Amino acid sequence: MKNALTVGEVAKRAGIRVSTLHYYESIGLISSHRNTANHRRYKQDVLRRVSVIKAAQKMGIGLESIKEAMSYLPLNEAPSKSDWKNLATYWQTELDNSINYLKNLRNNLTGCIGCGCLSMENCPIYNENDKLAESGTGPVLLDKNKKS
Amino acid sequence: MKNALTVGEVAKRAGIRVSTLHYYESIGLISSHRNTANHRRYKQDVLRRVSVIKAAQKMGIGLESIKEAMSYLPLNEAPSKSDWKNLATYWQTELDNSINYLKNLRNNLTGCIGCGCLSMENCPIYNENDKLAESGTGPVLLDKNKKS
DNA sequence: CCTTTACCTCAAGTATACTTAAGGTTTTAA
DNA sequence: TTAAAACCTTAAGTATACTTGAGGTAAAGG
Repeated sequence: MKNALTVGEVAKRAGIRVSTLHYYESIGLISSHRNTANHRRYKQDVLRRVSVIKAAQKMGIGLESIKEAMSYLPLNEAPSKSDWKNLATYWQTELDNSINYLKNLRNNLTGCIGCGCLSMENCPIYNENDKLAESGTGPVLLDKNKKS
Repeated sequence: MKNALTVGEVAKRAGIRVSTLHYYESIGLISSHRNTANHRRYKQDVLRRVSVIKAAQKMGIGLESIKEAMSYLPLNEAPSKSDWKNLATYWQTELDNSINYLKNLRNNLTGCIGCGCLSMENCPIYNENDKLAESGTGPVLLDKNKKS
C-alpha cells in the first residue's frame, strides 16, 4: 500500500478530472480504498486502468462494454501483463472490424453519394439495411463535435 | 411537385421513424412544404438527403457538422450530382484520417497495453496528450452499445 | 492559528440524438 | 358513415458520459 495516490494526483497524472474518477468509481469501473479521513486512495495500477479506458473510448467502445471487458481483470489487485494483453487482443479484433467497415464506406462514398442511382435497391448507402452494415461493425463513430 | 412524399412514406423508405424526420426538420437538416391539411409533403430528394445523413453518422459525424456540410447544398431545390460529389469528397478525407487514426491505435494497442512500461512519458496511450491524438482526428468512436 | 486548498456526498445540470406521451385533426378504407 | 390509421404540435422522457453546484470536513502551509 505504499505510494497510494490521492484522487487529485490520479486526476492530474491521467489528465482527467476528479469528478470523472468519482464517476468511474460510481459505475464500478475503478476502485479505491479510504484513509482515516474518508479520502480516496488509489493503487498505482489505477493509472493504467484509466489509460486503457481512454484508449478504448477512442475506439468508440462505451463504458458499459469497457466495464464488461475489464471485468475479466482483477478489480482489487494489479492485473498481470498477460491480463492486459488479452484485453488488447480482444479489442484489436474490434478495431480491425471497424477499420474494414470504414474502408468499405470510404470506397463506396463517392460513387454512391455522387452517383445517379436513385433506386433504394441498388444504392448501398440508401437505407439502414445496407450491405456495409451487414458486413461491418454497425454504426461507426469518428468523433466530431469539431467545429471545423 | 408531382409525387410529393408523405412523412410516413419517407420514414418507411428511408428506414427511420416519423419522429426522426420531425426532429431533423426542427433542426433545419431537411425541409418540407405543407398541403392544405397542414401535413408535410417532401420532394424526392429528401430520400437522398436522409441517406447521406445516415452515411455521415456512420462515419461519426455529428448532426451539427452534417448540417454545416450540407449547408452548401441548396436546401429547397434538388442538389446536383456535383453538389453531392463535393460533399462525398470532403467527407472522404475525414474518413481517410479516421482510418489512419484507428490503424495507429491498433498497431500500438497490444504493444502498449501489454507492455511493461509504466512511465507516463513513454507510453503513447498513457494520457490524453498522446502522439496518436496529435496526428489523428481526435477521439474516434466505433459505436457500441452492443452487449456482445 | 488561520486561511487556502483538497476532499467528501448527493442532486441536478449539460450535450447529443432521438423517442414517447398527450391531446387533437384529417384521411382512408370497409 | 364510421372507425382505424395517419398526421399535427408541444413538452417531457431516455441514454451516455460527464460536469457543476451546494453545503460541509480535513489537511497543509505560512
